[in-house]
Amino acid sequence: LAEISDTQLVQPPQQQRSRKTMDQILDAAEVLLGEKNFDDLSINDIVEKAGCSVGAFYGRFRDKEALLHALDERYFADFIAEGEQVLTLSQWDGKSAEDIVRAVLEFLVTSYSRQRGLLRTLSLRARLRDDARFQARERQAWTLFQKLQELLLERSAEIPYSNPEIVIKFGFQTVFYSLREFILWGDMIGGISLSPEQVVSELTRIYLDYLGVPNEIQPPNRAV
Amino acid sequence: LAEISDTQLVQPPQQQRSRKTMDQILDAAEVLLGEKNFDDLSINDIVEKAGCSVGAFYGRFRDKEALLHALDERYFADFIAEGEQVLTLSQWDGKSAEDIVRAVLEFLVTSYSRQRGLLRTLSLRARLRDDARFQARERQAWTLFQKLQELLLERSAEIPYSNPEIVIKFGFQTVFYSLREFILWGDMIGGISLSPEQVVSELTRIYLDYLGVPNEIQPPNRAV
DNA sequence: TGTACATCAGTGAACGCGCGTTCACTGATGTAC
DNA sequence: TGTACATCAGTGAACGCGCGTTCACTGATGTAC
Repeated sequence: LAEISDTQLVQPPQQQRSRKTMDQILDAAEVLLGEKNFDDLSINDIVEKAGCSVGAFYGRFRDKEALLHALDERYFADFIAEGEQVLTLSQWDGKSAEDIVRAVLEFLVTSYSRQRGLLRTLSLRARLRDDARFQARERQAWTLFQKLQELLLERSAEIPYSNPEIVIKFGFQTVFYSLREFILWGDMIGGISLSPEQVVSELTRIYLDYLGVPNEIQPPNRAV
Repeated sequence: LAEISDTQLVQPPQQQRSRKTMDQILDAAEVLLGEKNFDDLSINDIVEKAGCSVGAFYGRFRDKEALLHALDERYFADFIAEGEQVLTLSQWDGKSAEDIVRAVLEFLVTSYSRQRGLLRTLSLRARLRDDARFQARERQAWTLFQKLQELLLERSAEIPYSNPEIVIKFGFQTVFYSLREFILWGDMIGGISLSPEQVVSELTRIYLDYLGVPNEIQPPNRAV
């Protein structure tokens, strides 16, 4: 399990029971964020669900904001670890660009769907406050993209443009942006609704078509 | 100039001077939203900039939220009007899908750039509160898309898929989502930075490639 | 094995701050005769 | 043209509510001798 950096905490847990309390607070908040915005969650809501007192909360976390940072760290550590596994360079030898892109998008959809509530809050937070740390963490996720870029560049013979790097980047960004919108906010903003698998398929095709890489992915016949 | 629906107001302005006060409040808030979030704006900030008192504010608007709704209405009325002009069906006779798509995306980029602050706030709002009206207004913008869809369907001979409607929809949504991210939040979330013109060009190409419509748009040689 | 002491952990009532909102009052505008 | 009255518009100090945070206190755990 991921460790939380000390700067967020009043004091790192010294005993098992306080470790347990802290985890219960983190878990409770994570669940509640599936239902409510962070701002609409009171400390009381959280500690009630966690089964401890307000004082216990402040025994662990400097303030309410620190809780969110802790959740952020916990999620991103897992995210990066899983992502690096998916993108381990060697395992993709001999595979096509299509395979790689699809795997990355599948990973993103899975990870974002699983922690939808938390990620909604975090992405709102990065936009609301100018807390550099949230933005930094969001940028950190882009380092993952570096590996994807490497893999695609190795296959740039398939890409009929003089500057493959720029289309690889812009294409990924476009696809990533809309993937995030589809998964995190797709239900609120109207428009077409496709299943997660269809979204992955279509975004893969969008990316490959844009890169100029031939593929045989067929669009769905109807929406869900 | 757009009228604000009465439901937001304590009373519609009866005299010129109150009309003026109201406009000054709206204008002041619009400017301030370019610098701050709505939540970080106090009524005092707004009335100070508008040059009136707190009481004058509440003489016009039911509450703080009503101000945002009024701004929303004012913006969207203009947006829809301009958008319908761009998409007037007749004027596109004989023009290619590429011309149409590019014009629509240019319009979106221009409109969103001009009111970046307000639109940031509105899109956050639609996600934060579950105020159905913001979401409804956001959906309303999709009606514009209906016209684009018509125009593209007329040209579906160019689209080599059995179900052109679904790719037209999904493609537009993807392109629109990422356009909005690029314009409203592009500076915060890292990644590549292209000029607005380049974004329009690339997104046009992404859309056309995805639709399977041949085009000769060339990617940029370098980012800005 | 027992005792004394330090530190950790947890409790929950009370505090306090910020900001949206109210309200008693003054002044401006319009209208009827 | 003047007067009386109703309504509109605007003022800004004071209020009040919600919720994050504090703090005085109790209990648990660990350690030294």
